[in-house]
Amino acid sequence: MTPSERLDATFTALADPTRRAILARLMSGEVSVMELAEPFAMSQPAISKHLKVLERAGLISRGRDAQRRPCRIEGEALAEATGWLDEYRQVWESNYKRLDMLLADLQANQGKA
Amino acid sequence: MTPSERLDATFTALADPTRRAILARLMSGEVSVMELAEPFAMSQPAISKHLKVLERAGLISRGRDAQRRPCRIEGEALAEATGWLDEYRQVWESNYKRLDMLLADLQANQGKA
DNA sequence: TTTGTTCATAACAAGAAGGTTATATATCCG
DNA sequence: CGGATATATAACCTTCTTGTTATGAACAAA
Repeated sequence: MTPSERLDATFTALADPTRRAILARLMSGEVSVMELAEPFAMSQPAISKHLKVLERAGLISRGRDAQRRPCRIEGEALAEATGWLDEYRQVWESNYKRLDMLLADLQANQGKA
Repeated sequence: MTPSERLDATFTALADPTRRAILARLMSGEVSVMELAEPFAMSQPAISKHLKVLERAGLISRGRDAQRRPCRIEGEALAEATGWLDEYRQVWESNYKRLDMLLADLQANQGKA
């Protein structure tokens, strides 16, 4: 997977409220599929599909415990997406500050030349 | 729009490489639709649709210059998404560190009790 | 071995996404 | 006014997404 494809997969995975809720749930530790499905008004296969999307993005990984396939959060993909966003936010903010200074400057020198 | 819907819209917008490329292009300042469309092997209406998705997510806004509708990046939505991700990353990292310490501890006391 | 549990997979339907071409709208310019 | 340019919108097609139900596979427990 190229870096661009990884970002596609990660942002796609994060773009769904059910999947974000699943991640939220996993913040407190490993959870089985049945336990994950329980709070949602949705069938177990639907949850399995969401898990597949999250797994494909590298946002979760799965273990094995008898019949159970416990899910846990994986930080790598999260860090990658954060990194991408941060880069943009930084440039944007510095542009913003530069514009701000420019405006302040214009205002300070108002009518002076 | 609820906060969840805003995140949906933002992450959905970021999940497409064309739209990310558009954002990249806008980092250097305002650009018209035609100029944005030029590097892509894609029709102008297709670009207009992408812009609509970005605008709906609050990631860009549009001005008016004669017939042109120049686009510019808007930092707010970017900051919101970054905030969400950061929160998760922090918790995950602290969990990770805790686990790390636990493992180190186990190893240090190996066989001692 | 039989039964129950957990999870995955297959097959399907409805709707959304992302592209196309054709056309409408708005603005500039001669 | 009439033509060129920039953009938006409409109608359409194809593919992906997201849900469903039914069923299969792996393992536990009796």
